[in-house]
Amino acid sequence: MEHYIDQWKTIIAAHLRTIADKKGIVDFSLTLNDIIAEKPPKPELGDIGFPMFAFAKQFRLSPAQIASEVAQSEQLLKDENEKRDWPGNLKAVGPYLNVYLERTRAVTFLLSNAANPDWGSSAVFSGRKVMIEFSCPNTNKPLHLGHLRNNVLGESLSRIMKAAGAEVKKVNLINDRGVHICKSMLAYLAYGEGRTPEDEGLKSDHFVGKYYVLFNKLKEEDPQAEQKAQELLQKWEAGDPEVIALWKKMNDWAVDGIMETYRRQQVSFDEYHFEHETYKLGKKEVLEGLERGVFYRGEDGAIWIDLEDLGLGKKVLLRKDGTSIYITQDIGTAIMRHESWPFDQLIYVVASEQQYHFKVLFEVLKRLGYDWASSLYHLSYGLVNLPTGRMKTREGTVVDADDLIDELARLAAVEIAEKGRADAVGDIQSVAGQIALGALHYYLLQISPAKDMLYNPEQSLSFTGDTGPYIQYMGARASSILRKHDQGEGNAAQGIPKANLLSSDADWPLVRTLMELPSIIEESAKGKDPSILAGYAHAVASEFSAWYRDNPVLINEDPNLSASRLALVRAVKSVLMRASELLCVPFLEAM
RNA sequence: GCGUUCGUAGCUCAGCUGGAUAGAGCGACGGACUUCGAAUCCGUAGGCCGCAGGUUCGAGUCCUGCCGGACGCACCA
Repeated sequence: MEHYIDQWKTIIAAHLRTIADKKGIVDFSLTLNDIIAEKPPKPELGDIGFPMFAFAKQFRLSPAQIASEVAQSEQLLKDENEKRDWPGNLKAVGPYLNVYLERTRAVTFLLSNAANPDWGSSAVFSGRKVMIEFSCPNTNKPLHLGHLRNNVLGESLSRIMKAAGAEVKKVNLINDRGVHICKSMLAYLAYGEGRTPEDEGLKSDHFVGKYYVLFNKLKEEDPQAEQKAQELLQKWEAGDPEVIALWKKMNDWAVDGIMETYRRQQVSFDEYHFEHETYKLGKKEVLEGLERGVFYRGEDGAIWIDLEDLGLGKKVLLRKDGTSIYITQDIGTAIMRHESWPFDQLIYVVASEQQYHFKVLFEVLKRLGYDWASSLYHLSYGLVNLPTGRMKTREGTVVDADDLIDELARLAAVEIAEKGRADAVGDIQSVAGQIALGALHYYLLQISPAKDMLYNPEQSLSFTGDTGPYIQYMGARASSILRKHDQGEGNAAQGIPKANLLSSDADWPLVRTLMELPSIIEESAKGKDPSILAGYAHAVASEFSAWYRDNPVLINEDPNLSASRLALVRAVKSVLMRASELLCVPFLEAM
């Protein structure tokens, strides 16, 4: 079914064309995009508002005149309403044309569709293959708060794109080689004495991270440490069996631990790429580009690209000794990915500090002649800071991902106990864990990706306001009402839902908000911005909360009223479940 | 210095391609539990939208300059 806003845009457009004809304007062209639809500031003003300013000049009429003329001719076509999916009345209010939707039709539509668990999905991206790269951890230390933002952004965006019809492939490039991991190895050789994570009772990635930190100590004791790390890297690249064995052991520890964190965070990947397998890719491409004159060899022997014309300066693509650097690898990886799975779009979820890198990368691929280079997209997100300042490894102000989730879960468990909900929720540990994830994920997604954000531990732990737990709570309340009905409470079972019983001014704001789910999902997908959906989820929860306070659901004099309201609660639950799922906020039947 | 980006209520943030009286949440203050779970709800206070120009019928939104913050400007990743 056509979206209600689009349908009314079409109607308005037809009327505007009629006016243009009457005025004898020959070169009048109009697309639906030229018509702006907005939500009137007050509900009394209608459900959709169309400002007419834009057409005033061409028609040589005041916006108000245009509005009233359209409204009048719409009156003459009243019988058309019967044929429309979204009937309604058009009214001129000053320079605005406002639509009042026929409420019973809208309610009927909502009730018959919202129960479908797939409702809200759209087809805007259907048939499109979208690859999304995110997380991409280093294997020398555990994940921290910044990774959590990256992970949840990538996971949520993947789910949203899928809901918008795309075929999605989630990929993760594990940075498992390089001098950083050699430092952990070196420190382990110096202080590890062959111990294992089990010996020290540490999660395996934390164990590796501990030695990475210990490298700082090693540097103080051994001024040659940095150089030794480089030597170790060279041995690794030469395939020294002992070095490889150690690398593999430590790498497995790190990766195993990181995977464990993914499971806890409930994010997953369809494909893993490992840097030790990909780091040599791209060299051939760069050399071919050199032959074709896309790149040039500098006096220093390295291969360069000149991007001065774009204001991006000059950039090395391959070292003079022929070895790859970061960007060489990314060139090769992108090509390899497109060959194995010809995507229509590849989205890199990577922090904003790498904007320059991706500009260069995309330009290089374009100049190499890959037409799909224009479909590469860097979803740049801002850094996560703390109220106390920036996270710094050296200052020990990094918030560890596992520790944070533990702490949130612990506090949620305390809260459950204090509220006396222990018996009602059953498995406290499990529910507390879900609340922790809801709190964390919602907090991270609520803010537009591009912005740097402040992670306020105190506020993220707050269970009131614009938070994940609030949304979970409203979902649990809706579930609770439905559960009570299933257990035989109330008289809804004796009635049948009637759309006209849900069309009052008290119901309408909630109904209208619920109807917006499909367009919100579409908007989030197009903008690659889960925060739009997060704001919507909060609006639904908040409107539901106000509505059920004033409107008893289970028992009413008229059983039909109970049945109708119960159906609306079902729609609320369905919409909250869908939004929660897309936001990686676990839905809870009880909390 | 150059580039990118941000600057909206005490705090954290919304405000879509310019459009109707700039909105939430937190915090503050005042109310609401014999009634589907008060982790809730209702109300009040709080803003020269960084500053100054410009474009427009109309600017928080676009352009220019300035001020302030963040990030980048490696043969690191």
